[in-house]
Amino acid sequence: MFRTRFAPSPTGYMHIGNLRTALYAYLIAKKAGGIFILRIEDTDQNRNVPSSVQAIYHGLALAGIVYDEGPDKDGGHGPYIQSQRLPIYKTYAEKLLASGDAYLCFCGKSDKPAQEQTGERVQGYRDPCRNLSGKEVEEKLAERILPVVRQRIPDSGSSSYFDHVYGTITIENSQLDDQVLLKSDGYPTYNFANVVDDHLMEISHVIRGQEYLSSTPKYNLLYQAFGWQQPEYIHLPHIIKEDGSKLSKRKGDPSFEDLVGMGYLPSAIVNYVALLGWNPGDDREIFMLEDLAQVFDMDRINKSSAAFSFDKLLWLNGEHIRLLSEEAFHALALKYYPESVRHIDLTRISQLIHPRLEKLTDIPVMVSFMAELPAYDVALFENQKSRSTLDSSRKVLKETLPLLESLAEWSNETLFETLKAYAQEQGLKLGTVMWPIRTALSGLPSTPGGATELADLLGRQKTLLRLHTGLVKLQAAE
RNA sequence: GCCCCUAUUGUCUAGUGGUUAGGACGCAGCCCUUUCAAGGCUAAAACCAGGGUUCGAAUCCCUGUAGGGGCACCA
Repeated sequence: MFRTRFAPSPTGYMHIGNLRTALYAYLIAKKAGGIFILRIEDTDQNRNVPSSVQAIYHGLALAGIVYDEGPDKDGGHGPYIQSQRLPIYKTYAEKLLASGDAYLCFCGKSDKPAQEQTGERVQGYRDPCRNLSGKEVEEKLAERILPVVRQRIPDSGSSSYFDHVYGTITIENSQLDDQVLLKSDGYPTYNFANVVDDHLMEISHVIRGQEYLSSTPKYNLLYQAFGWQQPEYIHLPHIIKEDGSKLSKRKGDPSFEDLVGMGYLPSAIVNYVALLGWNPGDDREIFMLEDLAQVFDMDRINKSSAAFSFDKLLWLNGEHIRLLSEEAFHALALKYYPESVRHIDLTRISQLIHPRLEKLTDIPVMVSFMAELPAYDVALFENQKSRSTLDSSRKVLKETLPLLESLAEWSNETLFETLKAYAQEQGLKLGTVMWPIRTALSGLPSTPGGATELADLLGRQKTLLRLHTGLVKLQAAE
């Protein structure tokens, strides 16, 4: 049985890397018909941001990632919040103490090797307390010094493990520190809580960032000390920016929720992020979450870090928008329409912008001309491709105006037929007729929809008025 | 400083000894077209460097270079 978990610490918001880790963990479980678990790692009392647990719930919900077990979904392996599991860690720490795989350390924080002072890093740290006699320990305890529990790393030898992404990793034990397992405040460190919980929650595959690659042997030593079976490992490469630097909230890089606020569809973001470091092995690029759960393969995850490209996300977002049904799109678009445009047929506007929209937040700019004609230059009536000149435009506007004024039925079809007939009769290119009309109606070089679609949408009165305005402008330029 | 990892077009990537090095985004051009999108077609664009191994290396090995990560009573 596959059991994976997403184990964020509630320190802020759901950034892109977090989203992908959660997504991959979810996909690996779901592909195998397994269980996906949410566990909150809040063992650092200084860094906890209470509201960010909500951000995690919200982010997962937004992405469509549903966990099978979690703080509010007991699957018999709870509690799923580490701060509620303190007695458990204590029990297991005592086992290690008893077996000699851990020891009590009474050093104050300032007794540590002077890393800060010298700027030199010390690896393979061996604390003097590891050799304290039973009697010495008793004495320290009697002095009421609060100890920490440290892991006893073997002095020699090396540890290897297999990672699904990076292959076999080998680290010399001498490179590993005698890590603190239990802090003096009674809270476990990540190193310890993670191992204990992963075992107790029967996690089969550990999916996490690549920063744990070289500390994983320490965790494996812990598994061995307990006589537990090690999980399989999937370490993920980092997501970076196109300039090679890392994503950071402080530098203004958006979180998952920020991106949604910027007009990107959650499904598109999920799709994009899935492709950052993984590919299906064929040319498919458009995936919904359900599709990913079918085809995802952890052995196809890449080793090197991937740069986040807004260009590609934008394209993918357009693809996802176009995948939406007319109704679904309209429902989403609704809240982006500015007040000024709400008297117009919004359903019809949605139909026009749907195939041309790249992100939802572009809607206001795209439609605002419908409410109010922007100021534009006569030069806009000149267009080489449609063979439009100031003269031709003036003629077209002047001659089609009465035609449209007397049109019996005002619809896209009748408008189009009328103008097409006019073009044929005059021996003009259709574009030469449509260009000045579209221009006069919008005052823009490009619009969602052509001349007759806009005329239909704006209605007879507004159309004739704008056409008039255009004609006046052209006559003034004569 | 020590250790670990990575390296194919601007970006995401395919590729596991023999390919005209494939696809996608972006970029440029053309077609389609009632403007713009979408769609179709075309173009430019890459194997970090140097040594090996081999009849033959993007692919295997070594060295270098560059980038990233780890070495906390943070996760």
